[in-house]
Amino acid sequence: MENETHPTNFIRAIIDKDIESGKYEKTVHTRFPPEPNGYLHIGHAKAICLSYGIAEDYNGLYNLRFDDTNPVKEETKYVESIKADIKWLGFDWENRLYFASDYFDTLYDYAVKLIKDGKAYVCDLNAEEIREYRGTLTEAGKNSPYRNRTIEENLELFEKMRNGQFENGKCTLRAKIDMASPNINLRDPIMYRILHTNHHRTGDKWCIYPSYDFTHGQCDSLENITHSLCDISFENHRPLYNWFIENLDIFPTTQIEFARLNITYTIMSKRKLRELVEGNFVNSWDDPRLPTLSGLRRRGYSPTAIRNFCDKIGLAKRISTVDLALLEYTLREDLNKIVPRVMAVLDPLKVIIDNFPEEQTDEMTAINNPEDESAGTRIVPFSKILYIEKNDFMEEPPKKFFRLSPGREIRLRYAYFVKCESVDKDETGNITAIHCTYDPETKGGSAPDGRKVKATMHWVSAKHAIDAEIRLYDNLFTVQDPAAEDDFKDFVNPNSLKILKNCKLEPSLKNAKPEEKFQFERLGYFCADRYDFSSENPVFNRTVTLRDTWAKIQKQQNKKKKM
RNA sequence: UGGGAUGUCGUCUAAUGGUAGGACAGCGGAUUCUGGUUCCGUAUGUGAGGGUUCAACUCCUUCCAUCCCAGCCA
Repeated sequence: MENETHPTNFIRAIIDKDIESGKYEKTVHTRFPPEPNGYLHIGHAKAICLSYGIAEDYNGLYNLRFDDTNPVKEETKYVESIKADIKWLGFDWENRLYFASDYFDTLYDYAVKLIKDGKAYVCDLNAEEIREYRGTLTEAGKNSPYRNRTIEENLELFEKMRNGQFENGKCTLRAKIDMASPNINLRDPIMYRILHTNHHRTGDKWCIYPSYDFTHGQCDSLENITHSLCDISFENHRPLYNWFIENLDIFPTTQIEFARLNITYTIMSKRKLRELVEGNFVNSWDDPRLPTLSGLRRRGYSPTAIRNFCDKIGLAKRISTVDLALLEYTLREDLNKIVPRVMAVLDPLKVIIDNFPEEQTDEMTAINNPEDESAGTRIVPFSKILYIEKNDFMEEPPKKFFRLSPGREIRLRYAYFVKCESVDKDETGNITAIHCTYDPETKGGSAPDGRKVKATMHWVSAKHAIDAEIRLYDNLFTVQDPAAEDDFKDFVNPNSLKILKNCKLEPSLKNAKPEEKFQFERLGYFCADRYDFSSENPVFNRTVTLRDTWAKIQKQQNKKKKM
């Protein structure tokens, strides 16, 4: 069942076999089960694209189900952000939105059934005692002294737990499995705990809540999920989920585990992301430096790029770390095709065209997207005083520097060939402006005499320019694997955000809208900030730079200098 | 040290007994009104040892390394 867009993988191979063997009567049915206690990140996107992509490809169905079994940590605002992020990614769960809390009554009945079957008991051990009785990795645990309570007693006590007759922590409901199991998850795991806490959906209806382990598998089962795809950390739990399925005699979901996504120079743990947000290392959950979906969205990533990336990284069980460069490649690959080009100067240097008439404005025709002819053209005004990028001029150019320098002629894109004649400096020797002459014969950017020029540079007409704030983002961390450090927060990149205030944009950008994406030619891809952009106060985020071979050459040259 | 899992170019992933392939990154070149894009070329890998076989990434075996599990978190 392979198709062109999604490469096959070991999970698809298992599903193919299950289909062939007729394991399930119905079609493939998957789910994505987030806990509403934080924002989704690109690692979740991998899981979503996998589960939902498979359902789509096999003409199956997929559910969205919130695993909301811990009211202490969960909030409705996270439910909303998660739904919005998944929709933005481009998936639609239609009417199949569920909550684990929808099943609290059923789960309670399941628990009662296990008690009645003598397979669960109320245990009065406190947290510390439970830990002691559990044993260690190498030693078996020992049975709780409450393990052999009668069914009637257990039923009565569980009822009392539910009725709020015990305070938090007084007792738990446990599955009676095997305290000597080498798999610690099978050593009489906790099914219910007492939490006198209001739940974001069920309010004060319950004061006991099922544990994740007593919830997840049964929810899958209740929703007739055929293939439940999850993180390898749940591999050790699978025998427990199967125990519940067998002893409850419910629909047998197949759980398959895969390795979660890691990317260099970032972190992918909700807990750590929360630390960054709450510790003000970043501004919010949707800070463009974060790998959260809302952060990437604000940064200017397209859903297509993220989905393509999820296809490209493949799928396996081994723990791995994908090179950030692959994400950026996938991003550029998409934006290159769809995004209009525009000229903007981030670090302006004034250029005076000495032989250009004072009051004259020429209208230059510029191509909007060389990759997409249907994007058409636009007019860009040219006049006597321009801005170019400061680093496009060097008074003493090193080898391989093709851009402007004294005496050298270059092309101003879509405009004229200009030649640098002189340089203005202030008392301290800083360059304040440069003087050029232009060749009127080269209007549009080509010379009738066929002479060539080594560089084409972007520019903006001073009197037509729009002022803008531009936010330059770089990796959030200075090390490839911040999670491996003692404290990842020590490695937050102090230069992960640089705010430029005095940027000059070509006037067509007047009409930009929040979230609109552009390529600033020769610089990178930029996105009008989703929240802070307005036409009075334009703010753009740099999504990613263009590949920059000149920067690479410079690096090599600097290295040589040092050696 | 019990149990579970995983080891293939620098990175991510294919090859399920029959030529170790792809992508990214790297390097070299061509084209280009973006040092962008595109195109072409190129180096690098099966954790280690032993065994079975005409043939082993694949099967057997002994090691080694890494990750997960001792929450009333998910």
